[in-house]
Amino acid sequence: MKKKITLKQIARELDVSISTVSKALKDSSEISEDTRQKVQAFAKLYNYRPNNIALSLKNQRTQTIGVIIPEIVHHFFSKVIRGIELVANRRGYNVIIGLSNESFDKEVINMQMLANGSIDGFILSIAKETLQQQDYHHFKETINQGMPIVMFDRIVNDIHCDKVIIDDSKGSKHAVSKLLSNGCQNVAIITTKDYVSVGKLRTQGYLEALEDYKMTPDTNLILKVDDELVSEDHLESLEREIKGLFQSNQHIDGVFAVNELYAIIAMKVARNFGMKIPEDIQFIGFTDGVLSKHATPSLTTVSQHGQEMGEKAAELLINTLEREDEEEQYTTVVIETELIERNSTK
Amino acid sequence: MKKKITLKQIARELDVSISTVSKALKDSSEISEDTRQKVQAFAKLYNYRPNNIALSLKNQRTQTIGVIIPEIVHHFFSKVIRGIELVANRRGYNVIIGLSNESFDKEVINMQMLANGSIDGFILSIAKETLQQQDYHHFKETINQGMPIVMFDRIVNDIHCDKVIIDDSKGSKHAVSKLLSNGCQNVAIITTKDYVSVGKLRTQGYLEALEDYKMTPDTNLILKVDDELVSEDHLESLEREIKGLFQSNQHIDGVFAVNELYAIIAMKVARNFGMKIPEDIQFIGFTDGVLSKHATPSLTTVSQHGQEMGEKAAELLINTLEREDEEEQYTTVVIETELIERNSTK
DNA sequence: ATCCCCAACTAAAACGTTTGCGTGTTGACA
DNA sequence: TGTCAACACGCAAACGTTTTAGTTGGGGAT
Repeated sequence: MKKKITLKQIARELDVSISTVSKALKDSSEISEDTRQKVQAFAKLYNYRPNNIALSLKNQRTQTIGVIIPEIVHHFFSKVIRGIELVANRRGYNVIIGLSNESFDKEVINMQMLANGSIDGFILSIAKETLQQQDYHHFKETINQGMPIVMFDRIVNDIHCDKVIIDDSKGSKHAVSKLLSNGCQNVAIITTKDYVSVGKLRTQGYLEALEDYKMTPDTNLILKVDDELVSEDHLESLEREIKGLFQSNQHIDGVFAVNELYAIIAMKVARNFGMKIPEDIQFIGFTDGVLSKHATPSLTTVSQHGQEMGEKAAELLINTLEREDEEEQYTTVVIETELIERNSTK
Repeated sequence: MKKKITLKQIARELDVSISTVSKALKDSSEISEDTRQKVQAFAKLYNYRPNNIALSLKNQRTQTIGVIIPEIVHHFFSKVIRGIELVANRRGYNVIIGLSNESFDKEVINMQMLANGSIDGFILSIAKETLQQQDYHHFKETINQGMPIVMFDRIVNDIHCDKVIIDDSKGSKHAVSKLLSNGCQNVAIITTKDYVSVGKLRTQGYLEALEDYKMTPDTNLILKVDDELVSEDHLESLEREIKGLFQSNQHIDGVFAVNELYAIIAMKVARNFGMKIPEDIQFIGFTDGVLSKHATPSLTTVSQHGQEMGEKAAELLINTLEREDEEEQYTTVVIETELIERNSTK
């Protein structure tokens, strides 16, 4: 077992100084051709690679991006990570991940863990608990210390930083309009409580679409699911709530759900009520995941282009990190959504 | 914007030496009560946190684990990561991820990027291309340099390191036995080419189960799908292959698939042929993902307990990292599989 | 008054790099 | 032979921390 070799060891072995070795490896003109060759040959032989940590300390930058997401077992977030990783690697950065698990405390702890020199900047999506408590001091402090942040998807407006989002209301307006133009007369929405910004915005898009079609919203058709229910253990109660929606509104002929799972469960409930999809009732979900694609019938959905969001977020962050001038110019990038039509709509 | 404060700055500000500050913060008895209080108060005020990079350099350990996986948009792998992250965080480690994207080159590059001091050890699952080329020099070199590796799921036997696997053959034997005991007479298997170790082992379990039931395997019932087909773009050809299987073997009444997707697609094909599930034909998949749970009918499946694998892998690695004595004792942990019965079987 | 001890602190090295500057040797030229 | 530039290399500082080995100064014991 041979440990990694260092400049010092090469220097001692070849009987030159450390600086000579360093310069020789960088093809500095200060060093004679002879020495250069000798050093480079030796370094190659022993497979020398500069120690990253030492470089980080010296350069005061780690070439590493910290990513904090609420959950990783999730199609959307893993797609975003893939996008981040893709761009980061291409530009010579590593990606270090932290999971907040939707918890405020874990989000704070994770950020502290990483903010002490381990990374150059953050890409993150805010935990639900944080959104609920509306306590954003950790973001502000981090930014104040000169560490840039890029937020994606779940953002909050009064933090000054780069953001990558989709136009949630536009996307859902589009989806609901589709249902309406397909002839639906009573479109229900299954959404989250309002403090989840995306849930709120998507509900808004739903209302706008109705307005466009001169229809008055019926509050009975708006189901705001308690987010606790999204976690895997609460599937039954989610199903129960949706069942309730259908029972008290027998005339529903279209459903727009703010995520994949809600849509899938709703389809299942409808089927159990003996309704035919898409003949009797049509469905559209949000987020293009595996479920939508492989469900029966396959689910028409609004794709968020998660990977593209990740790529864009990484680009924004790295650009900020590598910008010479210090001017703080924050941009918000809006990624276009796309309606992917499948078999749950006519 | 106030940059992070350092020991040096505190020392200058309070007019003491750097060492005094360092010791005061660590409650060293060498420092007088007075000075200690003063320093600690000041440090708290300015929110001092030791610079991680400097610590890493000094301690020669980064408290960071490198994880290399073939793909992150994948239920199993993200579950494993969740498990790794859970244990790592609990024990004070960070997790840095690299995606090989099933490519040999990316695997090598990613490992090199991280092996230069950025991390203390690896947890990885081997890329398909690497398995195909059977070139494992990068693993051997890494281990040789004193950096421990823990492999999970996709492993290779002649590398000496800790491993976390499931008993693939036992798990699939169990599944196939279930089909047989449920009365299936002609059970097909949809698997991968043999160089993917798990595909091979699962096929083996299939054969063992048949043997137990004194049935002779029919090579026509063994479909070895080309792995290229797993990627999303090749779904049609995957479907075509499976369709072929059904057409040339009309009597199939049970299907065991080595992953979720194969099983779901196969169910779809069967349905299109007008077969009733589970009355006419029964299905069991491998890997308990979202698809299995929410498919119609829901899919009986062999759960791999991905999160548990991740947890175990992290524990093994950290134990190795923190072990004082240098004895190299490699263990292979086998995680028990579990047959989760749902509606695709009787 | 001398010695020694101890409390309280500082200096310096080490981790592995990079880099500006200093220095010694060589050869050319006057 | 003396001067000077060019060449080739080494020194040392810096990044932020911890830790070992000092170094003070004052007080108590002899």
